[in-house]
Amino acid sequence: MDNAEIARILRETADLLEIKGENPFKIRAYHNGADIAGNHPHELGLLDEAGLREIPGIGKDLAARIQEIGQTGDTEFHRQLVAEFPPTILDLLHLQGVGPKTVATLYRDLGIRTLDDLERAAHDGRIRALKGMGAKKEALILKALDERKRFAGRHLLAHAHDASAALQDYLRERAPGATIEAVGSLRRGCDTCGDLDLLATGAPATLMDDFIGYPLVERVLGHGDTKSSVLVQGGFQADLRLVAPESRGAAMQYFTGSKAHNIALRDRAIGLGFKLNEYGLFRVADEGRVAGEREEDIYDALGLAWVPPELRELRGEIEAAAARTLPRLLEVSDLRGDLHMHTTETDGKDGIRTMAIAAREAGLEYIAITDHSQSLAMANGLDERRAIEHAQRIRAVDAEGLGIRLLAGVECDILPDGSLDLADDCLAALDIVVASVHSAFNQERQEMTDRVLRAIGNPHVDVLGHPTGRKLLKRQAYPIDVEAIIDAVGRAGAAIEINSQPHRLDLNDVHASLARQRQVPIVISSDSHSRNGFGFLRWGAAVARRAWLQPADVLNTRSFAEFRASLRRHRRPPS
DNA sequence: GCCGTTTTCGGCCCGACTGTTTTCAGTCG
Repeated sequence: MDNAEIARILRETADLLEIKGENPFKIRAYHNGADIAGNHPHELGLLDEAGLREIPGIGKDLAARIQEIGQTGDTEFHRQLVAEFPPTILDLLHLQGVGPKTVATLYRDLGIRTLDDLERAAHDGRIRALKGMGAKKEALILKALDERKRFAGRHLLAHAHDASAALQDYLRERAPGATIEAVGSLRRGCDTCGDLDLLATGAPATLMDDFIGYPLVERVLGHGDTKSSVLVQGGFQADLRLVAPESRGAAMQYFTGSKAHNIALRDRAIGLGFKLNEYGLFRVADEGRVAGEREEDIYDALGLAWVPPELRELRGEIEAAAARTLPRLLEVSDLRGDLHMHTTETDGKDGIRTMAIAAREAGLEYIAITDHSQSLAMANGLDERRAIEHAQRIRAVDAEGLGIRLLAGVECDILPDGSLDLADDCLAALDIVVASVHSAFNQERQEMTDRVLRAIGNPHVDVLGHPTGRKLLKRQAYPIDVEAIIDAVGRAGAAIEINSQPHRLDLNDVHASLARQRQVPIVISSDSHSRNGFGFLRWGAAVARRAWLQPADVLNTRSFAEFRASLRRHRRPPS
C-alpha cells in the first residue's frame, strides 16, 4: 500500500468528517496526515508504530490508522464513514464554491446524492429555496457544474504521467523484451491530458490480456488483438496499441500527434509522392516502404529535421524543421537555480536547511526561499519584522557552505490596489522579491491589469509570480491583459515566472512563447512547499519546451553569480 | 486528532470575500 493510497484514504476520511460536521481540528489532523503521507520519502505502511509516531503530526490514532491501511488496505473508521453517505457525495464537495456545509444541507434537505441530482435541483430552483441560499448561490453551483463538465475526463500532466508510468512499469514486467512508451498529449507535454496512450512494440500478443488484467482496471472498454481500451482507477482511460517493430517510428509519430501537425505532415508527404500512415512512409508509385522503424527517418525522408514532440502543434515547427532552424530546447537539467519556494515559516512543510539540502540533491546550485507575506493570513504570512528575521536565518544557512547558495526572498502579495504587501525598505533589504496575486480574483480585466502593472512599477519586484492565477481543471485565469503585463515586465527589467506546480503551469506555453519573442527574461520555479517539490521543475520545463524556449531565454539556467547580477535590483533600469 | 505542558487539558495560522442576511455563515486560500 503506497503513500499515495494512504493519503487518499486519510483525505477522504477528512472530507467525510467535514460533511458530518465533526470537530474541525480533528478534520485538520486528518488532512495534515494525508499531506504528510503524500510527501513522505519512505513507505509509511512499512513503519512500526514508534517510527510513525516520531513523525510530527502523527499521533497515536493516525499511526494506528496508517498501520491498518498498510496491513488491510483500508481502515474500519473510513469504511464506516463511507457507509454513512452515498459514495458519490464527495463529487459534490469537489465543486468550486461548494463546501461541506452546503453538501450536508443539500443531502439532508433535498436528498441530493449525485452531480445529476444537483443539476436538476438547481435548474428547478429548489436550491434557492433552502435556508441560507439564494439565486446567486444557485447560479454559482450551475457554473461550477458546467466547469466540471468542461474539464471532465482531463487530467493534470503530472497525474497522467504518474498513472501512465505505473501502467508502463506493470507492462514492462510482463513483456521484458518489448518497448513500451507513452505517446499522445502526454508525450507532447500538454498541461492537461485526456486519455493515456501507450504503444508497445516487440511484445507478445498476450500483453493485451495482461493490459486488461491490470489490477487498477475498473472497466474494459474494448479488447482486440492490436488495440485495447480500459478505464483505470482515478478516471483515466488508457489505450494500448501493439505494432510491429518495423512500424514503431511511424506509430509513435502518428499517435503522438497533434492532429494538426499530423495532417500537415501527411500533406507534405503527398506532395513528395509519399503516403504516411501509422505503419510507415510509403512511395505512392510502388507502395515501397521508405521509412517506419524510426521517427527520425520519417521526418528525414520528408526533408525535415526531427521535431521534438513538444513542438508538434503546427505552430511553425514544420517550416523550422525544413529550414533546420528548430531551437535547441531547454532541458530540465539546464536549470541551475529555483527561485520560488516555501518553508515551515509560512505554509511549507520543511525548514530552510532541509529545503536547501533537498535542492542540492536535486542537482540545483542555488535557490531563493520566498515565503508568503502577511496578507496571506491563512499561510501565516510574514510581516516586515518576520521577513527580515527570516532573511537572517536564510543567510545564516547560506553561510554554512552546504554546497548550494541561498537567496533570502519573499513571495509578496500584490494587494487589490496594486500596492505591495510589505514596505519598500523591507523589500529592498531582501535578495529577491517575487510578487504574486492571491486575492480579489474577481476584478474586471482593466482593474486587474492596472493592479499588476502598478506592482511591476515597484522597483523592488524582481519576478512576477504565477502571472494569470489559473488553476488547471479548476479555475480559469483571472481576466488580465497578459501581453501588456509581459511588455511591462520587460521594460522594468524584471522577470516573469513559469510556475511549475502541476495545477498552475502559469505562464502557459503560449504566453511563455510571447515573452520569449519579446525577449522578456523568464524564470522557471518550482513553488515547492516541501523538500519533494523540486521534481515539479520538469513540468515547468515541459511548458518552456512547448514555448520553444532555449536555455538562454531562462535566467535560472545561468550560474549563481550571473543570475544574481541579472536580477532587476542589480541592474540599471533601461532609460 | 495532535501537541506540549506551567504535562492529561486546552489551544490549534485566520482574513477576505460573497451572498445571505440585519449580524452572520460558508468558502477559499
